[in-house]
Amino acid sequence: MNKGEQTRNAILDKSVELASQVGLEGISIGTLATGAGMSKSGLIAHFGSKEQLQIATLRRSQERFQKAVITPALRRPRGLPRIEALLGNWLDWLERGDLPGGCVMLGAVTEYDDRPGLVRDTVASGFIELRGAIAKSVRIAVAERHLQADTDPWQFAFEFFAIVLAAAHDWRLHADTRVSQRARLALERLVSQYRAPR
Amino acid sequence: MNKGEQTRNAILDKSVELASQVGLEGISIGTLATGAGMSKSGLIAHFGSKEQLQIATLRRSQERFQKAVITPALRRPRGLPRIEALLGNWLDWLERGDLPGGCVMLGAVTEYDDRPGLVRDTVASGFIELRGAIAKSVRIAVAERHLQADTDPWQFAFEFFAIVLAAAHDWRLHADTRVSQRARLALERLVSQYRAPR
DNA sequence: GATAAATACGAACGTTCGTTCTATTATTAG
DNA sequence: CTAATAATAGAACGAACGTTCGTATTTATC
Repeated sequence: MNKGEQTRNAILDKSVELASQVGLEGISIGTLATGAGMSKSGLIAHFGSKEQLQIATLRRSQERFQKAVITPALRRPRGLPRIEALLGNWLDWLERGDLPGGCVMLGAVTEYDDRPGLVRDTVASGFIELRGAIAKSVRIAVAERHLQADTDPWQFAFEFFAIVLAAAHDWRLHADTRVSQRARLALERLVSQYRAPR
Repeated sequence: MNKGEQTRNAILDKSVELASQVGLEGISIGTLATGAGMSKSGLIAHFGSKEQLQIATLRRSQERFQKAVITPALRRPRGLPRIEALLGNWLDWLERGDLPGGCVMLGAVTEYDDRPGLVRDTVASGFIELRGAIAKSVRIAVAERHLQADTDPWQFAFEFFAIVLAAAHDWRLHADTRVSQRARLALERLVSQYRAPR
């Protein structure tokens, strides 16, 4: 690996951490440079502009999420076990708190939902992809005859995502330890409604 | 009403609108002053500091929400009708889009969940109060024998809030017109699980 | 080890930020 | 109408912002 690539990676790790705390827009090149132990100009040279740095930060945090939540779930058996693992990984990732300020992408939604541009597009397409992945795992559960044939994958994915959003909200704001339990119970209820009869 | 009170109100209206778009932290006194047609110093004199302005803005947006969503729902019959009205008003408020940049309080959560201080405290207590109001309406629905006696009000409130969060997310990010329908369906099924037998 | 290329630095740019000060104007109360 | 008070303006502050530029230093290639 190039020296440049190495420092670029180190910068992005710091950047994801910082963005988690102060938001994508709240990132300041000066603060980030100090944290990375280098000069402002030396840092920004790796990205060209702040917007490009923001997008790179966004992608990096997406990769982290993928690796921590999605990929391990895909190694579980098709159908309900996979869906339950998805929630479990997600909750673990939430409560583990790798990022001190919460999910970068969720923060970016409220920051950029009304600001057209590259950043918003990256955020939106990321969440569309995510929702698609959930819906797909639902379709698989239907194919495996774990869920009823008339289950609407998008409705299920909507409600699944709702559970995660609420869990994240409560965890971040109230540090409520019952959040995980509540979320699991909610999924159980959601599944029970669509579960295929034996 | 005093002259001072008048302008203070006018400022806060502009401030809520601005905070909706750029976040509570993103508010700049200069921009707000220009929008209100006055000077920076003249504006900030009404609040003392930016933090106080932020808190006042937060309170004002809470009042708006209360008036648009909670209060009208409380005029509906006790029990399920009231709960359904709560969601209906909430969705209407969402899709009506009085605020150009989405809910100020939801934005403040991701901004301040990891920054201790007056602003965070105001946000957190606001959401605790809100959750309590939902749980109370669930307890009433139980008392009215619309829901089963063993219904957990907090679990129900968690799931209810989850639906609204997901609806807000999808509406802001994807402007998906099926959001409202999805949310209503989700509540319908949430209710069906706890509904008391006749 | 020499040389070309990549990488980093430091200084400076023009803006904008929140806040403070004093002076001036507008409002209210007697 | 007058006197006291409240409200606003304007200028200035030090700090931080993202970006640019020329130069120095480190890394990679032969």
